[in-house]
Amino acid sequence: MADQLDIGRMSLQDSQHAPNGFQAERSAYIPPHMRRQHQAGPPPAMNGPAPVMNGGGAMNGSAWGPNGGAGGYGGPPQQRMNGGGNWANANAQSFTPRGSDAPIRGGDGGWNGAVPGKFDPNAYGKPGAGGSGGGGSARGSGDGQWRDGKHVPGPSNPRVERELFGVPNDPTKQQTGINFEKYDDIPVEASGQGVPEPVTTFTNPPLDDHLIANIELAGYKVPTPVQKYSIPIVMGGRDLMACAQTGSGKTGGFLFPILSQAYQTGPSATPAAQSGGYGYGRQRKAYPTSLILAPTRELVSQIYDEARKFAYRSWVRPCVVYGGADIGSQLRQIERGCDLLVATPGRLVDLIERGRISLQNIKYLVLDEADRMLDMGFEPQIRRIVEGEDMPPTEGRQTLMFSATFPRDIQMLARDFLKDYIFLSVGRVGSTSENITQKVEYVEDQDKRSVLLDILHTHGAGLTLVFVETKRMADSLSDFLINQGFPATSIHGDRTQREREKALEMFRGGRCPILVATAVAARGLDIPNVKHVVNYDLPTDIDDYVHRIGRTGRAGNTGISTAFFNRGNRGVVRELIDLLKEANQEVPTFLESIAREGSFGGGRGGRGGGGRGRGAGATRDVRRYGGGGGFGGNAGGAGNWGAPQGGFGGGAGYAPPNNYGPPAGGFNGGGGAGGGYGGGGYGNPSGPGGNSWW
DNA sequence: AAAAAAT
Repeated sequence: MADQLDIGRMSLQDSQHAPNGFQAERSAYIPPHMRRQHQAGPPPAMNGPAPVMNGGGAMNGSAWGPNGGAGGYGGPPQQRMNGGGNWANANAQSFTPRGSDAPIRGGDGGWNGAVPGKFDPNAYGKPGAGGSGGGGSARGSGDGQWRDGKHVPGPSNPRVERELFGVPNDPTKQQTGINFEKYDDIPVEASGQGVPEPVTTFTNPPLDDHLIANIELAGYKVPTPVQKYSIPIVMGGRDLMACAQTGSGKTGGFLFPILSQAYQTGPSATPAAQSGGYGYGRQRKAYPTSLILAPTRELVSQIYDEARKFAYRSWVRPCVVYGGADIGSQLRQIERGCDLLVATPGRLVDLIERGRISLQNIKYLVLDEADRMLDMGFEPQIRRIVEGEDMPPTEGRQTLMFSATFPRDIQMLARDFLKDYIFLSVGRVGSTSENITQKVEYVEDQDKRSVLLDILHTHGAGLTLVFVETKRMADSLSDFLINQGFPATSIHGDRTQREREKALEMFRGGRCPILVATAVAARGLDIPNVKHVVNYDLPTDIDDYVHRIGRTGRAGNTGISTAFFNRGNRGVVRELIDLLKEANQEVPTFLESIAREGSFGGGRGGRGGGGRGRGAGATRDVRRYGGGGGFGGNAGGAGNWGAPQGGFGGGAGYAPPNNYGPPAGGFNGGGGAGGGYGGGGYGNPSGPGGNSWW
């Protein structure tokens, strides 16, 4: 089946590219400033077919003009489906690359029905969901409407419901085994001006009833600690900087308040309508009101799945775009209506360049795993998206940033993207908590395989995630395990998107309870019930270690982590020891001795000495601590974890204090220079090795 | 040094 899909997709692309590519390209690469001025005026080719629109040829006429001509798209939907041959097929097959989208893909009839509505500014992509028959089901989760200033949820659909929420007690769909008592132990600290009281339940007010209904369907009973805070913060119109990991429920933390507001206030008029030119079929551009950016395809995929649940039967239509998948199908998905967009930065920039997405209607911007995105070099794309296109300025939108760590570069982003924000620090699920039992074993490289086999034999039950450093190693190790009779699979960046998704699915579902992974899976993936994380190869960046072990012991569950350590890893020995101590874990004696023997000894502290703001409780509101001696003392005193806000040291150097807003009187506040920083803790303690990082 | 991400 997979192969067939691929073939179908290929032929679609080929057939499109010849006739269509040229036009599309030309309209696509108008410079942004030009586009903004006349976005209501699409290229001529798009206008032509407009009249056909109502005749049912809508979509084709408008968006795919050239193709329509070639393929005979003028006819009514039904005919088109038939006559359209490969079109219909291709649509059905490759609509989105993800298995869980079956209903959308399957609903070709609905696609036709849904399209014309897309171009009606009032309906805002909600073409009488119920009314247009197939349209309703095809739309998957978002088939309600906004009518006469009221939210009219669509009818319930058992099939979609089952797909989104699973059958009751299905362990692969339901969040099972969450230990809510431990969950509540996760400490949350909120700071900033006017922090609202946290909520304690999913109730109205402040949440919308329809959202609450979906939350119930999803089986969530009580808000997680992040959600308790984020819901009133976001609903109160405030910006948010939250240090939290995925397992803490932060996806709900931003989806709940955003969707709740959307259900209560409805869509905003599209700019196209305002500028008067919202003609039929001329508008191929989508104007999402919420944008969620995340670093990896798997992560956006995961967020999108959540969004579909909570947008079920609502007027809000979630969409997902990411690289490595057929862009044509994503374009069509967007054209059917796009209110909440989940995207990886690269693909989003691409779509913006093609003039298919405008950000000028954005009310909510969410940056998820912001530290990860910067690590992966996305800063230019992110800045372009947020500052270089048509996104409303900070005052005109609400911005929420989530990050597991809070190093300097993230602070810079926060400074530039957020306004008078509330800072939320959620106790890490990983390093400090004792949910995870961390073990470190001395294992030479050549012994790793057999030690791993031992582990797998003894800790048979439960999902085991094995991290390696290279893609090649991921392949060879999973081959080895399979040859040894273990149900293993692998995930890394050289595998196709399909293989990656399949591997994850097999792992999640327990059919392949051993997953060998590279860094691609290190952060953000929320896989419930991972029992054991094995660091077959230790990462050179201790942050990665923290993230990796954070794949287990999630949401209050307990987990085990085993790391294979040998002299090749002595670069992280110091930090590893500190981390273990911080988390009240046993520190093997060989670690201590290796730490002593190294010529850098503790000096390795480049990072250890306070390198970055990661680590255990290393997430503090810099606006508060950034000034003054408090911080400095901290940096010095706490030693390794000291300068959580790390790089801050440069302090004086960088912060235009005024941008920081009132709360702390600025980033540098009084203190940066005041020695808290520059002198004491930071800049230099890094000493010899400190170099590299910034 | 490796990985990820737009093509």
